[in-house]
Amino acid sequence: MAGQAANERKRYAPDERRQMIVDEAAAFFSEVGLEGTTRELSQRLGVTQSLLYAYFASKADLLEAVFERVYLDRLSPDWPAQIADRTVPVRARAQHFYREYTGAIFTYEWMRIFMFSGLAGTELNRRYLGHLAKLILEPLCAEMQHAAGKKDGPQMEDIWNLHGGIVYIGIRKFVYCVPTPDDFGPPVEAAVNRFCDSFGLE
Amino acid sequence: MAGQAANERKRYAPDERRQMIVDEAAAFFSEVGLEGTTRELSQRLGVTQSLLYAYFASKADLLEAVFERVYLDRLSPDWPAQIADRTVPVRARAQHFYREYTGAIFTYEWMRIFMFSGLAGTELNRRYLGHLAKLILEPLCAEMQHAAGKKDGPQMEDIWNLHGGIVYIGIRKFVYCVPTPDDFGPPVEAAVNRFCDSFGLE
DNA sequence: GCTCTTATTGATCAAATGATCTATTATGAT
DNA sequence: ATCATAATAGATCATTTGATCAATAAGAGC
Repeated sequence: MAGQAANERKRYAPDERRQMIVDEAAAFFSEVGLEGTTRELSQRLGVTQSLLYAYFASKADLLEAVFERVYLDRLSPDWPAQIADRTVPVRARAQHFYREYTGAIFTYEWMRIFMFSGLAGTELNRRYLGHLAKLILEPLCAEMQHAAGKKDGPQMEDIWNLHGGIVYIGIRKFVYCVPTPDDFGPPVEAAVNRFCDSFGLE
Repeated sequence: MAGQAANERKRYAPDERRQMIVDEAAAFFSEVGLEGTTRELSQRLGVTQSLLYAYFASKADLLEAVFERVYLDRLSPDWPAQIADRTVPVRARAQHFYREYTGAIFTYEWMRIFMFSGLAGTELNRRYLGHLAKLILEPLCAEMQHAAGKKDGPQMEDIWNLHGGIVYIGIRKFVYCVPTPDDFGPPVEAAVNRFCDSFGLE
């Protein structure tokens, strides 16, 4: 699938080749970790190792391209508006968001690269989580507080607990590689429902 | 603290030295990852790299010792009995367990080494999670179902959701290194309470 | 204080790895 | 067909890293 037959040399346009490299690199590094070697990656591409350096100045450069490809546009620009749409009950809004969000990030590549780079101390993770909080989770928290009215609504730490319980499904599957439900929909929906129930949200 | 002054050669009893190495190795590998070098570790110990091989046949051997030291006896033998003790309400039992459990595993070393070895595909993680499920989480699930009586009690996937939401606090702090509450007690307690509330558990 | 055991060092090897540079050759334009 | 461009390969360098082994000296026992 990845390899090239023997010594056949195929010549691609730079843009195309670059994308081939980044794609395979994302798959490769998500599998073996950020310390995977450029040599092994080049083998999987059916290409010499030196070719990688025709496209990227350094391995760090290549990794940056991988991060960009994996994270970029994972946060849909529609979500903030949907979270804020009070014509729909908060519970349904939360359900909708987490259905889409888990659909977007519950992939082998995303989950593992996010974890690898988190452990490596990359600033990208903190920045991503900051964005997520600012754009989505904090507004969601505010909406739930508004919907709770007189009753006590959730605080941000409660929202993080909801979030963590859901994300943990992906961690179990793609990081720990233990069995999980085939369909993530039901457990995610149940988690959101329990959360809303416990705060008396409609 | 770790280093030794210049060329001073101190001679320790094998057991003592071995423990020094494993201790520092746990701190070291939890920081930089399982691919940290034996040379850097030896520097932190104020010792030659070759000395490590007087105590461990290989780096893999040393890592195994680290895993053992980090995981071993983390699961208290008392927990199963406490989970099963029906003279106490399940909610209180769950509270008690998660207070102790988070107290045991919410450390820099445990959290990160568990994540590193999970990503590395070590069998240890799956075995640990298997033990945890069999000894504690499944019994807890059964107890909650019993307490729920006619009402629908939680299924294992619900328990995993509770568990994940709690563990995620530690992941945020020690893996992603983002701000978390100083005291883990309140958010953990709140999470357990919400869970019990949503299932109508006393 | 002396001796003997052995914990520890220092030098070294072989393989792996990121990076560089020049020689090839596939491909589009003429 | 032929040529020119540049995408790609192949060889190579300098470090790094796990591992080995003979030489050294710290410390216990007499």
